[in-house]
Amino acid sequence: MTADIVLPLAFEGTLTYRVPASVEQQIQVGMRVIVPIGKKKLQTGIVLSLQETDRQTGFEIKELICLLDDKPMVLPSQLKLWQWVADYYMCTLGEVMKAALPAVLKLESETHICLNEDFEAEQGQLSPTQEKILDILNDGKEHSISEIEKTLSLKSALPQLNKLLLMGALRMSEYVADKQRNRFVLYVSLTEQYRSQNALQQLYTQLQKAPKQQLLLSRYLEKVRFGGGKEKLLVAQADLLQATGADKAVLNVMIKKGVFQVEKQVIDRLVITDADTQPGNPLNQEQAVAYQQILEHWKQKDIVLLHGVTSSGKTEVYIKLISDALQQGKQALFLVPEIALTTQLTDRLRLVFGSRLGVYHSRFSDQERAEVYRHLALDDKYDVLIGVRSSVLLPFKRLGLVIVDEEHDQSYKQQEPQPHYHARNVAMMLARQSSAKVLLGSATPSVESYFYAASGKYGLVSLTRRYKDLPLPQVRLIDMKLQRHRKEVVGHFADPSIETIKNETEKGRQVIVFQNRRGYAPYIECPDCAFVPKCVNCDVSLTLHKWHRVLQCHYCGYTIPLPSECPNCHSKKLRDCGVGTEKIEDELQQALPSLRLARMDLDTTRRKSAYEMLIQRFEKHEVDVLIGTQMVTKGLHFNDVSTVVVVNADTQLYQPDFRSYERAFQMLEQVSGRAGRNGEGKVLVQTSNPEHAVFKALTEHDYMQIFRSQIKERQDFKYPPFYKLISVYVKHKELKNVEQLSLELQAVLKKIFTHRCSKVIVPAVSRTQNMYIRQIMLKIETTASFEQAKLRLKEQIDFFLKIPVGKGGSIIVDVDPY
DNA sequence: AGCACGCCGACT
DNA sequence: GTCGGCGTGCTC
Repeated sequence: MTADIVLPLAFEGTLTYRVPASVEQQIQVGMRVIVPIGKKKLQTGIVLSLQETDRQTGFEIKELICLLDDKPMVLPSQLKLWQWVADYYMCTLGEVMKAALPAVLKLESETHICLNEDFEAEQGQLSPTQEKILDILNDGKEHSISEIEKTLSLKSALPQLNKLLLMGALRMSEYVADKQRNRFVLYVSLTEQYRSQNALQQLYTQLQKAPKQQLLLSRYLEKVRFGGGKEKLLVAQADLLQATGADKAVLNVMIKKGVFQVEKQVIDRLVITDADTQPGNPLNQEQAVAYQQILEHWKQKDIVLLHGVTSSGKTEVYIKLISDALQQGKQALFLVPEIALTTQLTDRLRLVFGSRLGVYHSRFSDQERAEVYRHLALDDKYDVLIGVRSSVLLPFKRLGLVIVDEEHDQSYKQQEPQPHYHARNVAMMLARQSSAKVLLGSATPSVESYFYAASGKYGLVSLTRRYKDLPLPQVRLIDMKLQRHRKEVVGHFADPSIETIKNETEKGRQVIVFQNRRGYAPYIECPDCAFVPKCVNCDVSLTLHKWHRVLQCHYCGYTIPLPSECPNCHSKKLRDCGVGTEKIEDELQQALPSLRLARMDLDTTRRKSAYEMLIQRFEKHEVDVLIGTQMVTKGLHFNDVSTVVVVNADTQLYQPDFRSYERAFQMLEQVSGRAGRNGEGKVLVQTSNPEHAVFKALTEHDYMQIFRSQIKERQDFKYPPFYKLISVYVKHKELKNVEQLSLELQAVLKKIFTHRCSKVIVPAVSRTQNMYIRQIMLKIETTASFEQAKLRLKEQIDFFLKIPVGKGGSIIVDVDPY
């Protein structure tokens, strides 16, 4: 018997392994196996198919090592979806597998080395490096290769190690360590001999002279409610120590005396109690109508778009629909954007669904994600899953409903590593394969989705009124050109903005200040010679982070200390240009020193706890003004925020992207929605172009204005939803090569695709991580075969990567770029 | 993705 | 002359 195995590597197709007779009975499609790959490595793979009679491959087939599961971890339906993703987004199954499985479930072997005791080196046989390696190994313990490379700061220790191995100086072993670590809790209990009233009484008297031990004993007795049945009388050690305020030494003494014993118990990391669950809130009239309309549409169509203004209570409608699905014994998947998965939203769902709710998010540890994955694969725990992009690739056995909240959000499209998939689109395919229904929700739908809804391909349902009939926040445009001309500005704030912040906070209201750029300033410049420090790896200026006194590249992370003088002309007058959240914080604090400010951006929320703390502090009014990037625009609901200030609304408008106006509107409308959830809200938008159409639509909260103008442009300039786009990126270390390779590829693609192929484009950031980049864009009309187009493109790419110009370069395809 | 193999410059 | 850098191609 042989098995075709998917490996989490970037190569096409599968590898075939022989199935040992001993596991022929147990092995199933979708199980994880350990296989040998290359000369020594062991890897985790997924069984894609099994052949009763050995497949003829023309290779020498290796035998797989072992099974990792007794039930499939990847469902057949999931494999089908993965394959679809690989085909549609032009990547390999292995890349999809990499994206779908938490790292803990993808075990890999590590090479360990240890000294061979019998080895005696001859005089002068060893090089200095080899001597040093043996020195490290002299402790008789096993070491990993990376350990040795680190201690000796070697780039690669492998050649030396191989030589030593050949001499017989060391032994190498390859093994897979189970990365799944169970979480334990230590429990304390009385030993057998003290489990009678009598013995305890005696013990208590004996401890008269040891008050700390006595206290510990009585607290323990309180906790177990001694005297009941024959339960094991367990008390969590942490609880007990906390209750007594004693340190561990006291307990240790009592363990030594044989009074207490301690045992370990494996616990689930994700324990939730169902004590406080309560049904969802009853729907108000408008919500109820929307709910009925959705059900009506679902009779005809699988996909419905719910267009509901911010705070119209979309969540309540979602909860009702999810409850319905559960009642039919189905599961529901609730997709949310990357940074919107706040505790606020999960808490709301938790209240209704309790332990039936699973959460899948990149802020969770890999261990936790692996646990969620396992529970889903075995279908022994969750009926609802709330998660980000990658949760569309999880194992669902009885999916009945997929909700894509804030469906327009960019974070649904994976940018950096392949697969460049769009979770909204994958969700639709997932739903189709499971015969599930889809609900897209947004206050500012993507132009594509709204177009499909308006044209009848999707159902369309609207919620036009805010919850509790609150008015939509009032948007006031502040003309910064005028303000600056009249010198009525403080730094980057217009006087009216400062005034409003002052007044509102004095009334006990809170304010959000939005500036979509982190750091202190986007760049620094020398006024004498116009020198701007740039990243050495990327074609971008370095962002100033004043607090840490560094300049940092936001593309590759390259960081240098803040120079005190111009590296070019040694002028001391370096100045910062532009503005980020840090500077805004500085300026506002200077203008209004008594305000309590907090900043929320990537730099202040690296850790999950920091993020949650910030939100809590703001909720508890320990902070008056929250300054933030995009992060503050999504999914957060604060009742006492009366005002939102947008520091510079123009930056969004002039991105070189056909979606820039749409995005600007979406972002501004979303951030406006943060204001006035408990009364009248105000939004102050500082702009130098107050007459711009995006701001007119924003002032009127009129999505349709943007939609109408954008859909026309999409049609006129051949963009989605009328044309499908494929971006082809050519990367190379050498400028010359990238230019030649992109030109030659473009020439061939032009011949095949004619007017559908663009010229070679030099991207705005034309070099990142030391690679020069060029771009070619294909626009395929929706009437043509997209599959055919991709096939032809694939042929050419494969060809170009093999011929000399393509050597050392890479060609990356992004289907439906976003 | 690793890792081996092979080619080429730097230094004992 | 060897050591170690990096570019290229393969993994059943």
